Amino acid sequence: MTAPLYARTEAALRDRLAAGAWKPGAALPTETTLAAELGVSQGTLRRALAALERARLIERRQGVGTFVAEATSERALFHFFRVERPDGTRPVPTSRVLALRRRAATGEERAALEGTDRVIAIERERLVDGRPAILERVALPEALFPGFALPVGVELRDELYVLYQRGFGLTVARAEEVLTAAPPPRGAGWLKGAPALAISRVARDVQGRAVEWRRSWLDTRRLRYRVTLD
Amino acid sequence: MTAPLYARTEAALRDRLAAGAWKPGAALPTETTLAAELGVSQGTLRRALAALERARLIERRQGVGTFVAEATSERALFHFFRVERPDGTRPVPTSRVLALRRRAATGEERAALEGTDRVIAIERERLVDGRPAILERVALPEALFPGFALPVGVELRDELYVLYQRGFGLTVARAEEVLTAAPPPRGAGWLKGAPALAISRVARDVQGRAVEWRRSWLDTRRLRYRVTLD
DNA sequence: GAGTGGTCTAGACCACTAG
DNA sequence: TAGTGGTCTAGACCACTCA
Repeated sequence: MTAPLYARTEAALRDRLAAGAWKPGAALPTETTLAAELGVSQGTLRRALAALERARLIERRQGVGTFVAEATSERALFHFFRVERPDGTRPVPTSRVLALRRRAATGEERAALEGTDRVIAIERERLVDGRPAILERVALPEALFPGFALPVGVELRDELYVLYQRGFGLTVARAEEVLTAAPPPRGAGWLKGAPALAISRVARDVQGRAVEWRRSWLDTRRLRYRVTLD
Repeated sequence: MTAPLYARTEAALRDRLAAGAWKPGAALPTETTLAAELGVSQGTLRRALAALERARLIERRQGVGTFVAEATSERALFHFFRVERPDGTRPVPTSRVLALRRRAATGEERAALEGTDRVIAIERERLVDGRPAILERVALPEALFPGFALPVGVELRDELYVLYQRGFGLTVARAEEVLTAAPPPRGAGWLKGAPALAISRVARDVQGRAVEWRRSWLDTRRLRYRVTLD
C-alpha cells in the first residue's frame, strides 16, 4: 500500500529541493547526518540519493560532498539542445531577441501550460556560426516569471534555463518535444522558402509543473536533430 | 584502476547474455545460486541485475524469477517507434515490402554499419490507419543475417526487431536517430510533394555493434515524432 | 508452504579531497 | 589527517507467485 521507504525518502528530498531548502550549488548535509535527520539507515538514504543523482537534481563528489545541481549553460545545451551540424559537431548558438511582450495565452499555449491565462511571449533568432539558423517563439506563464525582461536586438550568449533558475528559482528538469516538417514560418526570410524542422517543447520543473512552451523552426540545411533511444 | 566488482559482475552477465547462455524468455538462476556462481555477495549481484533491468536486458518478477528480455512487438513499438498521430495517440502500423535485394553497401551505409561491404536492402511502406504514411529503406549487414527473407507485396503486421531476435539472435538494445526536414523522396507518390520528416537510424545490439541502418520518410501531415528529454 | 525477488539495516573497509 | 562519499558484505524480514 504505502510506497517503500527509499521512495518516500526520495520524495521527501525532492520536495525539500523544490522548496529551496538548499540553494543551487550548495552542499547537502552528509549522509550520516541526513540519514539520522530523516530517520532512515544510510543504505536507504543512499538509494534515494542515487535516484536523485540519476535525475540530475544533485551531484555527488567523493571526498567532497553532495550538492544541489546548478543549471549551467553547458548542462542546458547538452541535455536540452539536441542539435548538431551536418558533420555531427554540436554548435554553441548565440541569440538575438526580436520581440518580447505580455499578452493573453493562445489556446495552444493554455493547453500546454496547463491553464495559464497570460504569458510572456518572446520571439528570437538563434545564430549558428554567426548566421541565423533557428527561429524560436517562447511562451512563459506570466505568474511564474514576475518582471522577466530581456534586452531586445542585442546578440547574446545566453541560455534561458540559466536565467530561469537564477532569476526565479525554476529548474527545468524534463522536456517533451514533438517534431514535424513544416513550411517556413513568416518572419524568417533567411530560410528562403526551404522546409524547416519544427520542434514544439513543453519544459517542466522538478515537480513536473509546465514552466515553458516553445516552438522552434530549424534550418535543416544547416542543422539536424539527434536523439538516442534506449 | 580495476572497475568495481558490481560493474565487472554486470559486464560478465552482459557477455553471457550476448553469448546466448540463456535464451530470450528463459529464466536466469536465482539470486543466491548466481551470486555463488560468480563469487559475489547477493547485494553486489543485485546491483548488477538492477542495472541490467534498467537497460531492459532482463525482466525481474517478484515471486517468480529473473528472465531474459524478449523482443516483442509491443516493446519494439513502444521504445523504438516514437511516432504519434496529430491528436497524440500512437498508431500500430502495418507494412508492405516493396523490394528486397542484396547488393554492395553505399558509402553512407558502410559508414553507419562500420565497414560492412554487402547489405540486404529492404524498401517498404508502412501504413497507418490503412493508408501509406511512411516510406522506409532498411540496410542490414548481410553477414549478420544469412538467408534473411521477407514476403514482398503482402500487408504484414510485423516488427522487424522481433524477426532479428528470433531468426538471428540479434537483440536491438539502442538506437541513434537523426532527424531533418526533407523534400519528398522519389517513390512515395502519396506524399503529393509535401515536405517529409526524414529519420535516419543506426540500431545497435547489446554490445553496441551496429546491426541495422534505416532511413524513413514520414508524412508529417498525419504523423509526428515525439521524444522526452530528461 | 516453498521459493522467488524486494526492502531495510548495520557495519567494515576503501578512495578521494582538502586543509 | 580528518571527513566525505563509494564499495561490499551478511543477514533479517517482507511481499508475491504458484503448485
